[in-house]
Amino acid sequence: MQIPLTVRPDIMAILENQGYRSTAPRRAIIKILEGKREGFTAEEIGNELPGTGRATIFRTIKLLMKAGVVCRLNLVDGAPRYSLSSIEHHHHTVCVRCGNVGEFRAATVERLIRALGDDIPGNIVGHRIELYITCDRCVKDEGA
Amino acid sequence: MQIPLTVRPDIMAILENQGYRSTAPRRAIIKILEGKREGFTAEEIGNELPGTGRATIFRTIKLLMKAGVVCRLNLVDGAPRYSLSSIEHHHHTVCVRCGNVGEFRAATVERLIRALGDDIPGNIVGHRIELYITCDRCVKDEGA
DNA sequence: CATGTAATTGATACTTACTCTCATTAAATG
DNA sequence: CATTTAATGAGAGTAAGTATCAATTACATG
Repeated sequence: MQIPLTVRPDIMAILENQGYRSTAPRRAIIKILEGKREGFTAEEIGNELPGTGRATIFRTIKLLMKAGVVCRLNLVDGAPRYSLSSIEHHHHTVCVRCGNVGEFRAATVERLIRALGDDIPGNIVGHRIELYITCDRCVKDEGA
Repeated sequence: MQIPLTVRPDIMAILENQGYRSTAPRRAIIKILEGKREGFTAEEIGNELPGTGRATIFRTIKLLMKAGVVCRLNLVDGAPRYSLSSIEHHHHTVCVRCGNVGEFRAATVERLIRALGDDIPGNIVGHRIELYITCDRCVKDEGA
């Protein structure tokens, strides 16, 4: 059920196929994201690319979300965190201690959501599931 | 499965039992929340209470969240919305058009989450599920 | 490969959703 | 009703983003 985070091959190519240009800032941002297997914040990216404007960071993240290769998730307090997604539809685990993000997918979840539709007044158009965990590493490190 | 939104009796009493004082701003905020069965924003509350400081609105909402009577949820874009919760553990439906919030609870969801624990590397400490819908009213109004 | 043009960028100002500080005010308690 | 401690409001500050706009750059085209 837990998915090994294999990064998809050429993210810039995905954007180009959608008519977007291959620019230096975009390539730089994508390169950094590919190294971050456990989620990231916009600020983090900005810090690693001091020459790049804040707006461009946000614009690019937004673009990548539209392209389906990055998704946004919320920490318990609502703080945003982004994550490169290797697969189409999935959900996230977020460590409440270190913030690391993992992906998982479970067919049962999707079936359940669909079944829920019968009891909900309206049409289900999407869903979001976040599993808050203390990850193995944090458990080991601090003993919780 | 869908829960009629019966508001719990005396919210101020819950806070007092936890050692917090019954103040005019708190009573005013709670009174307004009790009228809002479909979610609200901090700004909305502020607008209805021009005499009350912004900080107090946020502090009170936070307090009510700690007390378990209000919960925060996120719209698709991450924008925050709050909702008075009538029952202990539940999840939310949010209309992507009008933002109205509903509650639901499903034992199957909880069982599923627990089962997922076996496949996740770490300890599950919480979860959040948001069902994005177009609510009946919006479907009728705009035909979607 | 020069070039026109449309997309993209960076700077900057603005917005939203908060949090922090701190002096003033008001609850509760004896 | 005096004390004391919590709570408030004002205001400044922060984090996460969006809007504007002139300058730059990508890229199709000749």
